[in-house]
Amino acid sequence: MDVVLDNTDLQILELMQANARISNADLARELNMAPSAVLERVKKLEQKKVIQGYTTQINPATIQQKLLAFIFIRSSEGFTCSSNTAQSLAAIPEVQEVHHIAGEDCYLIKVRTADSSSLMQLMRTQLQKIPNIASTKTTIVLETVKEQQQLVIPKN
Amino acid sequence: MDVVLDNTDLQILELMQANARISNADLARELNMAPSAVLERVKKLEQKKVIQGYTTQINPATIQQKLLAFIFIRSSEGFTCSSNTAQSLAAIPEVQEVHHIAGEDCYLIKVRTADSSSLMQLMRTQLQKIPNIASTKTTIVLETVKEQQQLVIPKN
DNA sequence: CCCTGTCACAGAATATTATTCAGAAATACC
DNA sequence: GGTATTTCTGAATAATATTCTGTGACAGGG
Repeated sequence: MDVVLDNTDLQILELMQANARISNADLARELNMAPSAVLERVKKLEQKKVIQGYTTQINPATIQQKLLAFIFIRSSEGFTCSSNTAQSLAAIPEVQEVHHIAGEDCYLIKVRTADSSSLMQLMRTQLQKIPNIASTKTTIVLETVKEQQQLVIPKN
Repeated sequence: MDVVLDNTDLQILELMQANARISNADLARELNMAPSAVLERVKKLEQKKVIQGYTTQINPATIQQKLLAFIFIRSSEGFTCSSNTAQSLAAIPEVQEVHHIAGEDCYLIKVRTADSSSLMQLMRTQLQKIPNIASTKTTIVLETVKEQQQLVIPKN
């Protein structure tokens, strides 16, 4: 069940990670291959779930999402973290990431809202409703220096 | 200098965020517009930097990146955080995100490596080399429940 | 050694798309 | 009202995606 990727696959991933909208023809030119062969590989990478999707990176500020925060979540006294909790957190649109973490806290979540007041509102109206959780440390981001979903593609 | 987006722009962003490789023709069909008009809008969204890029989401595990960690960085005693520090952090490929945060710590970084030993190695060989910093709390992610660069598109 | 299945690829043919452009609406702005 | 600017449509063309057929490489039996 282990996926094996050769050098060509990795090159494809590298190029498509940098620009998901690269044409199949350009991809083929870069790799010195026929477009049909490249397309076949891309389709397989999608089937094998190596490629999980293609997204457009939007400047958050331009759509009125100027606040970014990380919040540590723990279960309230006497309760343990259930996967239900994780699902409830994940269901909130403003919650972009939910990570189950090691240590005393249960989850670290990444939240994006318009401003601090809407974050407060979200915490009151959405987070507090989830059973048996207590948010702990909330970290407000002042400025994001780097943010990319770009993985390091290993060289073969 | 403020970017204004109408309903059509927001629809385009929503569709392209969900699938960056949607064809311009499909986009036009969804919006009941001519392909040329849609293309014009997309080009403008790129120019205005509302759209920052298109990326392919790769399953990290399939390219041997099984460990995810968040590390809080602070400046060592008697030093303040400089933007040089941020740049040094951002220059490390395994460091996916660098956020300047409020509070006593300076930065929160997100790091992805193959395993815990390569994280340790990275901390020793890369992080320690950066002048005047001290890493504080390191949070290891056991399991990622949700992770999407999907912003909440406001409805008009 | 040959047979056979599998795989990745090239090349060609066709369907579909991207891109460009001219001109018509729509809009905003004196 | 007049004028500029923006946004759109529709058509033409260039480029691309997609499909299909066939070939060569390779592996494992028998």
